[in-house]
Amino acid sequence: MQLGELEKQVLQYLWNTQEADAKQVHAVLGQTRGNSLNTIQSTLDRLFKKELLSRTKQGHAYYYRAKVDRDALLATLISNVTSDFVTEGEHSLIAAFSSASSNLNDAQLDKLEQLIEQQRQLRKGN
Amino acid sequence: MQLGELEKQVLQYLWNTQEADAKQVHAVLGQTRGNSLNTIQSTLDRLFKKELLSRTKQGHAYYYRAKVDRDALLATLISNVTSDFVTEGEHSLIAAFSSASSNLNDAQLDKLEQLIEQQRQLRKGN
DNA sequence: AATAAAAACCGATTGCCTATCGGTTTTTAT
DNA sequence: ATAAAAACCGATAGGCAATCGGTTTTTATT
Repeated sequence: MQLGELEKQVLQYLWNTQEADAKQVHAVLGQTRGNSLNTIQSTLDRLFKKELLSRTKQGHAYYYRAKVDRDALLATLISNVTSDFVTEGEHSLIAAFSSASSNLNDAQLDKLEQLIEQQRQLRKGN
Repeated sequence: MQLGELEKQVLQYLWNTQEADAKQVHAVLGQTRGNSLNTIQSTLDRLFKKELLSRTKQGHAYYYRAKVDRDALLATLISNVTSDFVTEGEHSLIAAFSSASSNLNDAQLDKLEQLIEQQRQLRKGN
């Protein structure tokens, strides 16, 4: 699943805003970018069809919400882009990390270790 | 950077084979897929232009090699696909981890921690 | 109920990129 | 010098995001 520039911006916006209709999104993104309301509408619709947004009709217009949070989307994107290269049982993140780790600074290494620990704690409960 | 199906197959092949010219690649992939040698050639060329392959002329034909290994490519792909969603100071790999960590098993968590430690050791030296 | 305003929906166009090859030029070897 | 091999060029098709104009549907107002 490929995401275009405008689609990404709309997602970002909806992660901050909870809920919005095309008009609102257009007011914020469309103005600065100079696209028409229609462009925003079809982008929202595309994201809806991609199951990244949900929508409900309130009054006259559709109100859109992010259906996946950022981290879930990241996980999906990563999986999409790596799955063809990763063999059964192997996790792409480990592979990627081993090659990219040297680009992380000390603080980031700390952070990562902290996240691992956090994950372990979560599991103890179950 | 978007990778097509054939491009991925060519990369996989070259990770196993070290080096090959268009004819060889065609012999393996082109036959089963039924494309012409020209298709393979332009795919190799596209990968070359994307800096994913290197090539040298040996005898008459170009010989191609993978310029990045699989893990490095995974890291790049992950970075490409996530960077727009990752904020300043945050590394996309960290973000990716926090989104995907629950899909890692215990052994993978161990492995990752081990890689972190290894990285730290490397730095002590400098 | 009639009509105006708003929003959704449809369809077309553009632009970008991969895949695919035919045909031409260049290179190499005999 | 010539034939064979490979590279190179250019064109076409197909997929997808972005972009909007125009039409239909829905909602609200008089």
